[in-house]
Amino acid sequence: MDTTIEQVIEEYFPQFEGALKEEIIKWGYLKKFDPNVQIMDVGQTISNIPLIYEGNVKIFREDEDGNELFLYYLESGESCAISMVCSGRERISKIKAVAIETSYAIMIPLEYMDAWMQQYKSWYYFVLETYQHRMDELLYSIDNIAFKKMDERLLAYLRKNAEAQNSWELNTNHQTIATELNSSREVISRLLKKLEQRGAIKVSRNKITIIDLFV
Amino acid sequence: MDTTIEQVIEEYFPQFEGALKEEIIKWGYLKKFDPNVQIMDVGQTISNIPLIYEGNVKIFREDEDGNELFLYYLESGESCAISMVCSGRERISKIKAVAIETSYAIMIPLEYMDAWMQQYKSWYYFVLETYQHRMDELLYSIDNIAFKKMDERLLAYLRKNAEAQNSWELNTNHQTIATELNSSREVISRLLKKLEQRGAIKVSRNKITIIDLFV
DNA sequence: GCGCTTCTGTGACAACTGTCACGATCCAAA
DNA sequence: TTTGGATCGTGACAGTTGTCACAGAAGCGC
Repeated sequence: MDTTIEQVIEEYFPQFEGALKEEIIKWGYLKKFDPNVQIMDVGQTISNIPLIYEGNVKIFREDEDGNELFLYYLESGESCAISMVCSGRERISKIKAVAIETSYAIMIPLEYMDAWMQQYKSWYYFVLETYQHRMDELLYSIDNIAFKKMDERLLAYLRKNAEAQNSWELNTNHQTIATELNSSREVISRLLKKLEQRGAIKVSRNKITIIDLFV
Repeated sequence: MDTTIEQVIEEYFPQFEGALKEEIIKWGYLKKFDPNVQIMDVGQTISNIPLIYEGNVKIFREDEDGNELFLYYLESGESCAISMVCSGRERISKIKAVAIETSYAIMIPLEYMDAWMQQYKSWYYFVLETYQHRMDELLYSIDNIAFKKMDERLLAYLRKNAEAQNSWELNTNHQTIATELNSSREVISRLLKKLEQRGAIKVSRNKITIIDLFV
């Protein structure tokens, strides 16, 4: 990684006003996350907010028993409102974040978040938009788990992942999908088989190829 | 309702700074909601943000097919972050809000929200705290519907409602609970019966009396 | 190729939930 | 008191999902 923080801000966050850019350059730093590295864990104390500028990060909710639920992707130019919210009083993360490909972020120390909100309109807008976007995603997740059956949830999952990875080939296995949907491998295998019979996807070992999800 | 908006702000929002109070007095107005009145509906355009200062308001998520899901209560001194978030771009509500008892709110025209955020620190803190609180509630809801079975969800529901109404007697019927948990009356009836046999509650017509939810 | 691990397929079964049908009970209005 | 609507109880059944057991298939290192 030989890019500088200045370049990154210029390229990925051009909307930030000049003085804010300087502050970020002053206090922030770049960080690289290798694939499958856990960026943040439930219960972990947060001291830096990551602004993802390259790569792909998956956000999960997890309960005490280790059950897991995929919530949404963070993509380039996004940040995680939940981690910001967590920041408020107790700086405890309520979510788990995992890089699914090599990802890069600007790390911003928590203590500046607050002051910048008041000082820089562009930061204020960025944070509020992030909140809005994330709240929407949460509501969408709630719709899925509350109102949909597993087959529809699986479809939505495949769609989301294909979009985020920008590819019709998903390199994953049934167990992973099952975990992320808080289901079981056998159920997912059965449903995938049904989808294949309908001609929506093609299932191979460690790979699912999407043909047409609207069949 | 013979209280003035000045009195309401003084009593329920004392944390607001003087200039902000004056702005609210200038642009806001008081509104009364009778029990069971729908304050806000999915898809409805929002032009005012309600700050509830008395009463009790239930927030629901609803899908296209009319399926419903209870999310959380808004209580005195609270506002609804989701409606604020909705306000952002498209001013379309993504939730349904219903007064379950006579409730009173200060209505704030949307157009001032933004400016006040920058101008008044106390408003900024209020809004951010609201966001945080709501995000937490959403995550809690997700935990319940994703990881818990109906019996545990029912318990959580009873607990939440007892707390919000500050009473061990819930005046409701099985159908209502079923709808709000997106289940069916028969299922709820069966589970309530089980809880009664365990000695956790007492079930009567249109009334559930909580004895000990931790039995 | 051989052996090992990982991944997938499948049948049997149980638990939970949703649906239908019907009857019983309660309450209020006529 | 009678009637009708709302509420609740319950048994039967089906669909979905979760669990267990085990077999087969694919990939990988030796």
